[in-house]
Parts: sequence; structure tokens; C-alpha cells
Amino acid sequence: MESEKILNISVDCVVFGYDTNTKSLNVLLIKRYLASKTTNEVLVDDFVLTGYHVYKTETLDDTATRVLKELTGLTGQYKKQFKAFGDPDRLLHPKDIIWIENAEFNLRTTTIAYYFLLNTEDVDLETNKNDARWFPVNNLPELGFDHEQIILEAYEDLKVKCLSEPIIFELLPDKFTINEVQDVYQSILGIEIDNRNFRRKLINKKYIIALDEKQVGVSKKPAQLYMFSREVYDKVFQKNYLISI
Amino acid sequence: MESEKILNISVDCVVFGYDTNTKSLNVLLIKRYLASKTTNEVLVDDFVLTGYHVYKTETLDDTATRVLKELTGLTGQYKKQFKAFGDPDRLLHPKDIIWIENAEFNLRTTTIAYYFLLNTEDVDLETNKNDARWFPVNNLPELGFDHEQIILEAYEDLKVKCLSEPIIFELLPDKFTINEVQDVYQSILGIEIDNRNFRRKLINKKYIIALDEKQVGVSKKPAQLYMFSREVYDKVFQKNYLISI
DNA sequence: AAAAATAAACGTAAAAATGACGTTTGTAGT
DNA sequence: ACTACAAACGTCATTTTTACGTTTATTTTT
Repeated sequence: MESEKILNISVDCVVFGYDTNTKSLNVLLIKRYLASKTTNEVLVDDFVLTGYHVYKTETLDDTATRVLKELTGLTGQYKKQFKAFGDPDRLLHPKDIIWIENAEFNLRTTTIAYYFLLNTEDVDLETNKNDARWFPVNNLPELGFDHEQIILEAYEDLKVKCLSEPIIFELLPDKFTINEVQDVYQSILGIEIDNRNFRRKLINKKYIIALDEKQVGVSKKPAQLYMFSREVYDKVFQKNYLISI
Repeated sequence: MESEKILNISVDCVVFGYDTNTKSLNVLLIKRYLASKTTNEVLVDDFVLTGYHVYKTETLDDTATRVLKELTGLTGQYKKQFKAFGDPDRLLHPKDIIWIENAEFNLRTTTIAYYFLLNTEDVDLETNKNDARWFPVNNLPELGFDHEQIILEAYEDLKVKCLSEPIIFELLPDKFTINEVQDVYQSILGIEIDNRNFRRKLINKKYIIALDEKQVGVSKKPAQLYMFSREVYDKVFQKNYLISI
């Protein structure tokens, strides 16, 4: 067996956006459409993740940051490199081979997959030239390449990670209510949580800071707003090695 | 800026081996030595991780599995793809450029890094043709490339993961004592744990199964042997979504 | 202006888990 | 039989969790 030393590499980004109103975890996807110029036959008609090849002078993180900025205009969002996908048969589907430029080189493209966490309110899709749309992670459209697998693995990583790290707050606005935090957990994990116990547990955390502010423009009793303090969290964590297997 | 689409890709393996006797978490490293034929000057003299280029027909996981098998003869060990390293300046050091074959292609090698977890008793280094040695993760020798960084990031991932997942048992023999488990935690995390509380906590887990066996050949009271049941663990975990942020 | 509706917020008691210790037990070597 | 010592068990106060019931503040309806 001879080794294949020249391979192609790219970065793909799963952009998770939580919608506080619909209480839904969404993924940002780009429309892909291609029809034959001669026969008008539809060759490709689906959605894909946003991604790009790695530039010569970039780190992998740089590429991911650039891709998100080009898509949403945002920088500084939570970003996680979660897995590399490099199966030899990644691009065996004819429609994907039609789509990509240099098929002879691209028959094997290894992609470093990242996911981003943000709130859908942070993104203005209208000013974007791409045909990008939000889709609920539990109700994805037909996807190109192996992007469905990539999304599901990102989602799985997120599920596990949100149980032991405070990344849930990355999906919410800076100021949030206790119930909004509960909604995110319920939505992501697909579970029901007792509000009274959850509320007490969260309020007792030193890194959940009550603000001198309440909700405005709601038609019921306005809720207290809180923020998450990364600084306090890091201090607390250093002292508590809690083995919870 | 023009994109660089042709990049080189490999897999590097951090083989963690826990030594039950010395209570030390070790890494398996390979000796690298090269002297100039004309001047006898030592060009390269350090240690590196084991790794290899990805074969044409392999998945990334396959490559990692193959690398471990060639190094240790072992298959089926716990394996985790934890990060891709692809900084443009990864191989700027002259000695590394001397070492690798096709420097013009290899100036940027993206590597997919894996770590393996096993017990040092499972490996027989003598029958191995490579000059491989165990080094305590807290006392590493001089390392080539960016392999020190890769090891430290693998170690960090392991530290975090062992707090919330039962991967600690991958470092022990199938049959172990409670105190051995405690020793692994203490060694990896660098903490002290109260034996009486730890013992109670672990014994109460349904997935820690007491065997009809005790230690043999010890010069004190022989300890009860236990095993870990992945099957029971998975069942328990499905029912307990414990948010512990 | 009072009443109704409703989400937000607070309260309580039993059970389970944790933290900080003291005590007993079983085996090998003397 | 005695001793050394790690293994194993026990206790109690405190904290956290679970499973509920109740009150409060605000908007909308009457």
C-alpha cells in the first residue's frame, strides 16, 4: 500500500443560533442549486454548511473566524473545533463531485469542523449576499456532502458539553432571565426541568449575577434579568474538582 | 490573498499509559536522532509522538488505529480524536525541516491528533523495533515539532473529560481495586481525595461491579477486585441528565 | 376601579449526597 | 500469638436534590 500524502483541507462551520422566541436551536445553512445549462435538469438542490479552504497564512481557527465573519459579520463568538472529517469516501455522491471545482484533487477533502454558538438576534440575514437560512436542528432539510453527519456530531458534542460547562449562556443575549436559561436546556436536551428547583439552583450560583434591571415590553409580570460572569466562574471552578461520573 | 488548496495531512497519536505501580500517567515517545555524515554534528536529538500520513483508502480513525498497532501491537484500546493542529508555522524549526522528507510540501502539515488510553502493563516495549519509551506526562523530555503542545492539550482534554465521563477505567486493568481508581484520579488531576468518601461513592455506583475475586500476591490485606460495566453505565446515564455547571 | 389571568418568584419538608472525621477488620510477616 | 498496615466499615453534621405547595407582581379584562 502506498501512502497518499497530498490531501485537500478545509474548514466547515456549524453555526448554532438559539431563537429565544421560538425556543428552538437552529443551524445556519446555505442554499445550493445547480441546473444543467443544456437540459435544464436539476443537478444539485439542497443546503450545506458554510466553509472554505484554509489560506496559506492562516491558522485553522483563523479560517473558522473568517468564515463566520463573511457569513454573519460577527466576530468574537464562542467557537469550538470539535472534529476532523476525512473519510476517503466523503465525496462519492455525484452531485457533490459536480459541484466542486477540481474533482480530481477534491475526491478526498479533509475538513476541520467547528461549531459556533450565538443568539439568532445577533445575526441579520437580510444584509447578507448568501442565501442563508436558519433551520431547527431537529428538522433539517436535505443536506449536501456529509454535512448532516457533521451537524449531528456537533449537536451531540454540544449536548454533552452543556451539561458540564457553562456554554449555554453563549446562546443567549448578555442579559437573560432564569426561565430563558431553562428553556435553552430543555430545548437542547429535549427534557423537562422543574422550574422552582432549577431557578433556585441557578440563582445560588455566584457567577449568575442579578442585574438592576427587569424585562420590558412583556405582557405579564416582568422577570428579573441576570448575567453570567466568566471571571467568577473560573475562580469557583479552580477550587472544585468535582468528579461526577 | 490566494488560497492554498494543497496541504499535507497526518495523524499523531498521544499514547497515554498509566503505570499502576508507580502511580504515574505516562506518554509513549519515540527517539529521534540524526547526525551529519560529513561533520558528525548532531542535527536532531529528541523525542516525538508516533504518527503517520493517512493512507489513500483509510479513514482518520483507521490511521490512528494502525499507528497504535504498529507501535504496541494493540487494537481495541480507547481512542479519542481530540484536535487538529494546522498552524502555518508548525514546522518552522530547522531540525524538523531537516528531518522530514519533502520539505517543500511539508512546510505545512496539518495533523489530526488522537490520544489513546491504556495500562502500561498491556504494552511490551521489548519486542518493538522502534526505540519507544514511557515518560511521565509531568516530566517530558525535549520534544520535536510542536509535540509538547499536542501532549499538553491532550492531557488537558483528558483532565476535563475524566471528571464527567468514566474514561478513567480505560487506564486500568479490567479488574481493579477501589484504591487504584483513586490513585489514577489523584495522579491525573494532582489532587488529594479522602479515601473513605471516595470508596463509598464509587462502591455505590451500580456500574462498579464487585467480583468474586481478591488481589493475590500482596503483602497486606488483599483488596476486593471490581470491574466497570459500560452497559450499566449507559443505562444509568440515559435517565440522569445532570446539569452540573 | 376591582377582578381575573398568568408568569415570576418564594417556601417547605423529606431524601440523597457530600465532607470530615473515627473505628474495625483481615492478611502477611514476625 | 502478636504486630504492622492497608482495606474496609461507620458516624454525624452539612449541603444538595427532589417533589411539591403558595404567594407576588404585573397586565388585561370586566
